[in-house]
Amino acid sequence: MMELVVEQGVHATPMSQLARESNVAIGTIYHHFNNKKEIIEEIYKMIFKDYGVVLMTNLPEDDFKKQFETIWMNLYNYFITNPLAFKFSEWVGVPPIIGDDVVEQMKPYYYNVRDFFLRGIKEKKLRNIHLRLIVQISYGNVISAVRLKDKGELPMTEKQVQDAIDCSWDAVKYVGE
Amino acid sequence: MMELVVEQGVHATPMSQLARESNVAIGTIYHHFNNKKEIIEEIYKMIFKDYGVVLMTNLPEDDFKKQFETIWMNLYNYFITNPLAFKFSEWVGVPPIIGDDVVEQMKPYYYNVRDFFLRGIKEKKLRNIHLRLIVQISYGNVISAVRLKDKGELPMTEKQVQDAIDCSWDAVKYVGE
Amino acid sequence: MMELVVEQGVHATPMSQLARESNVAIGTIYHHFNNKKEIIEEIYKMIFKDYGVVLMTNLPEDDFKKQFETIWMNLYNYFITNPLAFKFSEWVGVPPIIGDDVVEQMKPYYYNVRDFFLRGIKEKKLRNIHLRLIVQISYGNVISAVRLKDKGELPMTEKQVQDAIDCSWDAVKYVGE
Amino acid sequence: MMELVVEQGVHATPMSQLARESNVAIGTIYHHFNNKKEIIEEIYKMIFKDYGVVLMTNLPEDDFKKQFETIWMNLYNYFITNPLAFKFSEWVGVPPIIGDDVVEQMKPYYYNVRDFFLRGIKEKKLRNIHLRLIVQISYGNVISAVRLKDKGELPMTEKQVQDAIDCSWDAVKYVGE
DNA sequence: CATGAATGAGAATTCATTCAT
DNA sequence: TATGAATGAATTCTCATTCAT
Repeated sequence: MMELVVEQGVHATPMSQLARESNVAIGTIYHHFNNKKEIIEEIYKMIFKDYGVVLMTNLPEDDFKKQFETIWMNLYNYFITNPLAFKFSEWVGVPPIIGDDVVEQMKPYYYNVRDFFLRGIKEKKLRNIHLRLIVQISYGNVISAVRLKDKGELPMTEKQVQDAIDCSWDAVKYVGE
Repeated sequence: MMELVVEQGVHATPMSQLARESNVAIGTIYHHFNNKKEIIEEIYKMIFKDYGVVLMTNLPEDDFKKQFETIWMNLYNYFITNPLAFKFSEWVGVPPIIGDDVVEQMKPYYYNVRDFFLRGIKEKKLRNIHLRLIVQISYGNVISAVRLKDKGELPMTEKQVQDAIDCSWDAVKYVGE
Repeated sequence: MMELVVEQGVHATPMSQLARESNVAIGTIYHHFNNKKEIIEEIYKMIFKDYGVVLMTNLPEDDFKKQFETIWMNLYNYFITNPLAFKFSEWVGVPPIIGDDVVEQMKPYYYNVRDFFLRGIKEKKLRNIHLRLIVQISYGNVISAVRLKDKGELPMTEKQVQDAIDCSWDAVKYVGE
Repeated sequence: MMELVVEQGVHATPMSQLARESNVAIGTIYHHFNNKKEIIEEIYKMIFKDYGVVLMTNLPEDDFKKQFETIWMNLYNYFITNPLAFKFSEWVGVPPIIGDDVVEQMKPYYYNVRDFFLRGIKEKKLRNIHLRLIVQISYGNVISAVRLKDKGELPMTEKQVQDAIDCSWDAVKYVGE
């Protein structure tokens, strides 16, 4: 049921359409969720729970840079292959729809990502700057690439993707004190 | 009249409130604009026309890196001191509200920014990657910093801002073939 | 539901009143129809589907003139006893509210009336003039009578009705080449 | 000024357009008329004052039937050459926009038409039926013809117009007791 | 006399949510 | 548990009219 909802996307679509597209009656939806906000939060949870797993998939051993690049590509590919998840995460950020409590709930799912960055900083693989900043910049760089592809502004050839990764890495890699 | 509109912001606010907040009657607004989309597009134009000028203000002579940093700070400061403009530009991107024609109209205002990046690439100050990509990454990095500040996630001290700039510069600076 | 709508009439009444008078919420109306035009067209269809049946009711055998008079009276009585249908059909004609497609859809319902006139012409009971003209004149004559009655300009006594019928018949009856 | 207004037509056009089309400022219109109803009534007066004159133009001497036909054609031609006046008179009838007092004021302008019909009845050129009825039927017949032409349903060739006139005449001509 | 920006009540329509079946 | 008709507050937009210049 929820799968359907996500597949179809909630974007800014009215509940009525959402119901029609999911082939469930409106009433049925309100059996499972109390209101629209709850649905959105549930999708939010679904998607963001994924992140923690998705991002850390297929990490190569040892080489920190390669690990960074793999994480980068994992996120990039996730968004490219799940454009609805991308749209949704773009959507959801703009007006603060998601309650702070929900955001808080999700934090544990990022612990491994956070730890990756923390380790990078500690081991002098990454710049010694505020964790939140380095994460945001990295995330933002992936988003930049995805947007260019998504809006059709760039084809994002293999080389262009590699260029974007290179930029990202040089942005955050350790450069000495 | 339009100044008021921008000051107050359009957020996702209903026309009625927008009118009340601007101290003009709804009818008055529709005397000047044909529909909501047109208002939004007009604000879009106002803000984005600024960019070309704002970004290139107080550029230091000669040193490309310093110029880049100045542009970076110009945009950062513009958004920090005009949070409504920031909110608005975040808003406006998400569902494609702005007609392609309007976007096209605005391009000339960025020519000087574009030329700055083009020159940087040609003069081997910047990486030799696709213009659109390098611009988007740079822009995205500023936005990342502004967001952290805007959402109160980071205080963005002078050092943190400088860190962000450093990341940005290292992301795009020339690194040899 | 639709019955209510017709009973109450659409005059030029706002949807809101229409809803209130029908004792349904506005939303409910829009649950069944997409917009005002659609409501009007639906009423149009209801009324005009009646015509084909109403007009040909109780036709006497054989005597063409008597048949003509019966049809005339059928329409006259229909409008007199359904003043809302009359008002509605007066309304609806003036600016072309009804889509051509809907008008086209309704044509089959008039086939028997059309055929009656065609037969009359062929059998030299009616003037040999353009079908559309002879129909319009006959229809117009009924409308003239109904209007006089409706606006209270004439009581339309039995004699006056008969006078009107006589005029109509003489207007269209066969008069030799 | 008023000429312009009529030329452009009032149909159901908003005052704002009416002003724009007349190349007069809205304010100016409200200098001359107190409200929209007054404008419409003024146009109504203009057009209907014409009638009395227009209808009785170029009446042939003596032959009553020829006079009837001339009046018929005068009205028909007036509407065909002044489609806006036709539209207007169709419009104006439907919801009772025009105040009864105004209608009353106009009556004197029809006296000559009324007298023509009265004379016809008295002189046994016309059926001895209620004046209002015979006038309405005659008027209605002209309108029927104009409508067919106006809506493009018939080309209204010379023959078709003559057919319509013949119908009209036979509808009202004296037929003995 | 002429102007047109300003007004705001009211119209059409949307959509999250409820509730009887 | 599932349904979807019903709801009505909220939203966008229209248009007759006013009034300061």
